[in-house]
Amino acid sequence: MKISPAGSILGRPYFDRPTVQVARSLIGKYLVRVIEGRILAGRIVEVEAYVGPEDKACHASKGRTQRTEVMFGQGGVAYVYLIYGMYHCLNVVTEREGFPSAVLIRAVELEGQLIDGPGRLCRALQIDRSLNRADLTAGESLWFEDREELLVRGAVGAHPRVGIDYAGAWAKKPWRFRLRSAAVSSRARGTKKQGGAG
DNA sequence: TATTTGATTCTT
DNA sequence: AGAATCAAATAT
Repeated sequence: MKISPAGSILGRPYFDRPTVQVARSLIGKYLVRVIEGRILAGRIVEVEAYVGPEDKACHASKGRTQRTEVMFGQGGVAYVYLIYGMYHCLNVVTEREGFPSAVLIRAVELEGQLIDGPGRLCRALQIDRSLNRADLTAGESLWFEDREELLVRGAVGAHPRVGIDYAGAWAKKPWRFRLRSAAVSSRARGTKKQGGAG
């Protein structure tokens, strides 16, 4: 069955930009997953940027290995890995080929519920390593959509990243972006049925 | 081959 | 504060 997106699918050029910029702009976009012909769309509310070989928190800072290989590739590709033996984390690769970087998707609003945490997110959307290296710009079973929701000014907060204390000075970089709750206009939320873009 | 670690989450 | 649980990285 043919599935048509409710917004425009983010393409390769979107991800072929500075990682922090991509991360910040992904807030308010939608992560769309197809499971057995049905669609689940989660509104992205928290992400983290992992930026290149110098960033000690970035897996790829240790060099090109079998696991990190995908981060060195072109943007718009999924990097999914198993963490702590139990949970999967979903990232989308950014920037040009040869520059290892990605954005970790940490939280979404899914059917009115906050799915908070990369592990829970992947569990809710049935994302595992079978999606590693998948092209997220092709509109197949997982992609990002722009539904032209407007965020109010100052809606996106920047904070230090989580769980990377080992990264020294890099742990302090404000590369986690999170939507401040209630910082979205009622129009953007669609609660007034005014039709998105305004 | 053996040991350690980790972009987490849940329980105690 | 600790367990669950394992692939990948590092040490040997």
